[in-house]
Amino acid sequence: MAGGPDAAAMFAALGDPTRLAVVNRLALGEAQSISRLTEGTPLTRQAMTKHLKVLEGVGLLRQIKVGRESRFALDPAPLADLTAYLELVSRQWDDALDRLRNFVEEQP
Amino acid sequence: MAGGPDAAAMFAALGDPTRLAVVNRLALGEAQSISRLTEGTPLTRQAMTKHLKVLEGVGLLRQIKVGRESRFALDPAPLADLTAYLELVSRQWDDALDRLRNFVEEQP
DNA sequence: AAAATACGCAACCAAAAAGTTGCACATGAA
DNA sequence: TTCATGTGCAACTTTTTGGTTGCGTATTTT
Repeated sequence: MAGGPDAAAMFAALGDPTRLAVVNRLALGEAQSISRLTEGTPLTRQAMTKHLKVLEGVGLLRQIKVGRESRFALDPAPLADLTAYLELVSRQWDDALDRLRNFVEEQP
Repeated sequence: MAGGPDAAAMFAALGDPTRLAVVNRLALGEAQSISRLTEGTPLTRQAMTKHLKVLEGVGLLRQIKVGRESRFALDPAPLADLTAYLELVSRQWDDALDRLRNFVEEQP
């Protein structure tokens, strides 16, 4: 399918500035704890926890418990699915444009 | 910038099943009127109008008035921006994984 | 001209999302 | 053991969002 399990849900998960910032931070590679991810934001830890649950819920993050802390890391596979979907849509539209142009040029 | 003007807003715009379906329909190439886009959905015309405004607001759609009707068409450029952004994040993470693996292998 | 089609705008509603506070519990450090 | 750190869970408040209804206006069509 185009976009895997639920493309809309994944886009919605990325469609929040806080969550997109988290994805950017975790894209650097290191799994980070909730408290660490909360630092530097105006949010409470609980608010951040909710955002992380949303991202985990659509498969974009994975949770790993280490001692007393709970670390989250990015899962790049779903992102690849979204990329493929956007490429498909973009290509479909470009093709349609080409067909339209050819049709117009065929008019005498 | 990663994702152009406002990547989060664009993801949010795509993060609704109705709007994602509209994007899919318009990806086929033909600009369609509001009434036409409303057909086959359980929504009212006004609800569809709001969704179209959201998509237009982030630059994903363009509005063209033809006679008494108002047609919407897809603009593929922003989609290309999002694709590039997702590819960047995905690549960053893969690179981080590579670095981590190399580091681990260097341990005696 | 009259009727039907296609919209736009504004007010209003209800459900979901974002965020907070309060409290209990587990783990690490002193 | 005692104290500090890091979480999880639940109830509650506040915005935002998705959706509707009602009404007025511009085009077609007949």
